[in-house]
Amino acid sequence: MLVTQTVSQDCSDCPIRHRAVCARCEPDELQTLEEIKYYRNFQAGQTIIWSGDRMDFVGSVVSGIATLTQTMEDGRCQMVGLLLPSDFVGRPGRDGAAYDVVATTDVVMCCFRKRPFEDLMTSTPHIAHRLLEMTLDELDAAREWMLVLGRKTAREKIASLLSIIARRDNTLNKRNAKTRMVIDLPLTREAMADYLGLTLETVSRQISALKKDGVIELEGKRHVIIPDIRRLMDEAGDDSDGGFLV
Amino acid sequence: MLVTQTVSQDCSDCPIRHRAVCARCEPDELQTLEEIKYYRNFQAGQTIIWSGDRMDFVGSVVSGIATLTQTMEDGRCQMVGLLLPSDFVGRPGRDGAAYDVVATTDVVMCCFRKRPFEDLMTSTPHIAHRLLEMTLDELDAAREWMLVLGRKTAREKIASLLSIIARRDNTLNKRNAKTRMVIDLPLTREAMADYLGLTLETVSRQISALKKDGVIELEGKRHVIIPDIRRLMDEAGDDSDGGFLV
DNA sequence: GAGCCGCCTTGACCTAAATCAACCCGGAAG
DNA sequence: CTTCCGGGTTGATTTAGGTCAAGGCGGCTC
Repeated sequence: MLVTQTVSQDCSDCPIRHRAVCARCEPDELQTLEEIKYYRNFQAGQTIIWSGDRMDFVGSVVSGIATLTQTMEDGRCQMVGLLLPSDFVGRPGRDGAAYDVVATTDVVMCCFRKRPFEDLMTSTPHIAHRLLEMTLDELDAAREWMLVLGRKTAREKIASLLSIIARRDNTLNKRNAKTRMVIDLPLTREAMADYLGLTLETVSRQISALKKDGVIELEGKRHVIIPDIRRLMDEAGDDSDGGFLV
Repeated sequence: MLVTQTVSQDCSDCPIRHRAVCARCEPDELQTLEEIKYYRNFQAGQTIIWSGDRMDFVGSVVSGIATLTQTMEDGRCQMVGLLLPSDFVGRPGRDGAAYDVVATTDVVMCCFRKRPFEDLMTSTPHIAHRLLEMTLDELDAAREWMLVLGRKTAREKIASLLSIIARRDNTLNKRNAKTRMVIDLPLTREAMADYLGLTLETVSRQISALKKDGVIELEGKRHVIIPDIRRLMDEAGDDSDGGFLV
């Protein structure tokens, strides 16, 4: 694919303007950011950052999906982060990357060289504040994920993953489905397995099982219809106490 | 136990002064903190915060050890955080607690009412900055933990936990052992199981196995001698690439 | 259209860890 | 001193999920 995507250069009509690190910035602060930012495109499958490499930029996912993974010498692999549009990549104050970042779909990133960004962080508290907020959210997500990894059955794991994705792109697209929902899985079976600490065979089997039991419907491999989100969340084993569906 | 511990009221000689949220504070900022702080004692086994409860304070663990846990309706339980001295408890900007916080040993906490603390955070960037730094560290730890939960064998999990504890109280006490180390397990077998997503029987068996194989020695149930830290880290399956032992 | 390749599914079998159950040990209470 | 109890160990058995292996399906290239 040789198409170089053209992306808006103007922060004010950026699709992630109100969710990314820059969300809280005032017009003048945005102006400063605008001066040091640059866009980079990555193709599906391409590695954006190699674990251990020196990182000299940080940035936000503008469009597309990327994963954060950790791999052991013998090849065992665990996904530790799923990066959707507006998510932040990189750690100010650290030089080396701790994880591989891989583009799952084509990805556009809004990047800042690390040093100038760090300087900005100390001078404009709005950025630091938003980054703290986002990091706390990610920590919460990581902890929910730990419960999934440590204590849930394979079936519950799959149901949890589907709910998480459904919830995420519900908020992202500001839809507000009450029961029926449709999602496009952005992940291969293998990537789901790496997310959930399973093998791809088990993922496949459990998806089939959920389909057989009418919890989900499939159209092709990736297109999932959720007739009743409550039912799915029930299968996920989460405290469905009332349930904020946001 | 009816002894009310007397704790230093003076920040300047606080044992966690240089590691907690206040680490970066200037004397005048410390002064402000000093005015709103108060200490609370908790006994071993006592629940400090109940998940779902309204939280009106945040604070730092001064001494002792506490755990962050998540429990499913059917009783399955996953630890999602291990709080050592200097670790921060609570989430500024959120009202309800997301996890149970339980004192594993007797615990002393340095508390701040949430509202004044939040105000302070916006006015003194040093606190916000340090909190960001600490949150990023916790996120890294959570991600390392996710690899443990998702992809490691029971034996590797135990070895990982022991290395983590060894490393942690190495840095905490500024020791710098090269190979031989001694640690006191702050956790019961059950708590270790909840940490690692195992059953307590499996924990017990794997500890016995590591002992039989000479990777560790036991003195009583909780006192562990690690003759060779390298060997242990090897068993943990971590990239022992050179290995920063700090 | 034939063949190939990446992704996915399904089946047969195996194994690591869970479950169930008995018992041990050391300290506190009576 | 005896009893009790919480925490820990160890053994026998079961099972969820992993491993190995054989296809299936849809899109691409030649």
